[in-house]
Amino acid sequence: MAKEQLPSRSQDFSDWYNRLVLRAELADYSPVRGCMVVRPYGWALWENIQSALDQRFKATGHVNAAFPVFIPFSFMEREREHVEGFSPELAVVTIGGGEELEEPLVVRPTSETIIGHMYAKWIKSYRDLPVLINLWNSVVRWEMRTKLFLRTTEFFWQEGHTAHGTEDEARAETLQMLDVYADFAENEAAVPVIKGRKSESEKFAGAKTSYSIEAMMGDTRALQAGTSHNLGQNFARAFEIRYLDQENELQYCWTTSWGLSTRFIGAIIMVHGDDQGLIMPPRLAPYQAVIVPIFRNDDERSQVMENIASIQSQLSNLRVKLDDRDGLTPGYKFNDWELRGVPLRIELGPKDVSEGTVTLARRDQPGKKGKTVVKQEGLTDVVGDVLDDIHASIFQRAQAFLDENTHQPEDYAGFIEVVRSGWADVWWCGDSECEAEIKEETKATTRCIPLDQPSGEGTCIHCGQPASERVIFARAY
RNA sequence: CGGGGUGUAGCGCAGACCGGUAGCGCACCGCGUUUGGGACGCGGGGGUCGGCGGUUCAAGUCCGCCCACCCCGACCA
Repeated sequence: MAKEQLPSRSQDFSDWYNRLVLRAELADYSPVRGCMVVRPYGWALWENIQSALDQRFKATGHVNAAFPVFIPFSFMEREREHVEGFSPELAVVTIGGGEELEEPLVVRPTSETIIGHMYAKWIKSYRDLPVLINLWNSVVRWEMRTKLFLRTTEFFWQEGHTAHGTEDEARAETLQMLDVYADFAENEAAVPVIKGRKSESEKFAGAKTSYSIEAMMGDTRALQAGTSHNLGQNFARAFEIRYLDQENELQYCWTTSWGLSTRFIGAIIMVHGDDQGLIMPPRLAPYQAVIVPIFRNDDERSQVMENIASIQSQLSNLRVKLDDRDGLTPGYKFNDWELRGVPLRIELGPKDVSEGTVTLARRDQPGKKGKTVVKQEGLTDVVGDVLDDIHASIFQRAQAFLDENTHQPEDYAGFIEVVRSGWADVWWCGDSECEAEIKEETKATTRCIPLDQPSGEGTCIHCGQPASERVIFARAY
């Protein structure tokens, strides 16, 4: 059986990514341009992401609901910036049941408008507030250039939509959900992120202020991994979302929205993956451990399989896969599961049966380096500890990579050099034209203005004007 | 939409310049031997050569048009 090598990450990162997604059976291309099929292994990962996020949403008082895919075209036009931002990428339905529609229907690119319409209907009094609804759905944006998980015509996500009685409460909600995303990214996906505010030109179409968590991929490019928007009263005014306060005065609501998509799967792949394939973060991995049986004959087979049954019952609190496929050598299975990124492999052969051991192999330490032989007794605790350790170790590795590749250049010449292969953390004036010039000259854009700011002031890295904030510039996906 | 590339078995490719029985590796099916880091032998099955049209006795191959996908740019979670 020949080795089918992936292209190496350093040699061709993009090719490595595309082939890995296909080979690991996370997703496949669909017959429609720019659309993807999420295969069971990819969807299992998404389900674990959903569950980790959903628990956090519920814990912060949100409830789930479902809104329709179709939105009256005119709704999109109610908020000026929103329509300007989204009109180039709308899919529009003009025929239904063979008849030309009186009003075209937009396939939702996001649900702020229809949410606005419904909230206006539901909210009458301060007693109705806050409204804290989340949607798990898919949306369609007609992208010019697509890439599996990172940017597809249709993608799956959640969108939270909340309405509040005060500006402070809406701001607090926006920041709270940003924290939820950061907590999820770091503690579930082992992906270190920078929390920050978006620049004027990078903010969501229709938002007052947008925030994001930004992650560094293995090629040092940045990926916006989740966003939270303070919509101010923009949508409340456009859709007349109003309530009577305690003084019987009519007030506009303050609304927010926040989303995290299947794009995050792309982040997991590009942050943790190596030349052998995926490395799934243990808390989200579809399979946290895979058991590979080893035997030479039927006799050994039955002994090994019997032993495995007791191992499985010891590990019943974990997501464990038994690879009992016939006709494949253990070596083949080792490589196969490494490609698919299963964090921990448990090998069990005749030697282990007679000695009451199993052989553990950590995915974050490829090859024989990551192997240890441990007693079957007490395996539950050992496996739990190893999985925690893998989480910590891949997080630290990613954090170190982020730190090593984030630089503080002193002048623009240094800046140009830095953003070729990393992030620049610099003083910036905040001016959109200055930002556009930097993008034109270096392909780097503002990723975010970190919430965590040093004290003091400086001068803009590009135009030299006074600057009060430091900003992350990077080439982005 | 501009620039580049690719379409031949499920996947990866050769064949094309020079027209003449459609091939190779992997995967798949059967039998046997194997199995602690991508096993081996033998025997099989599988193709409107992206589509349409043209040239020719004859087209995967030459000519024209079209389509799809990928990569690089402009737009974006």
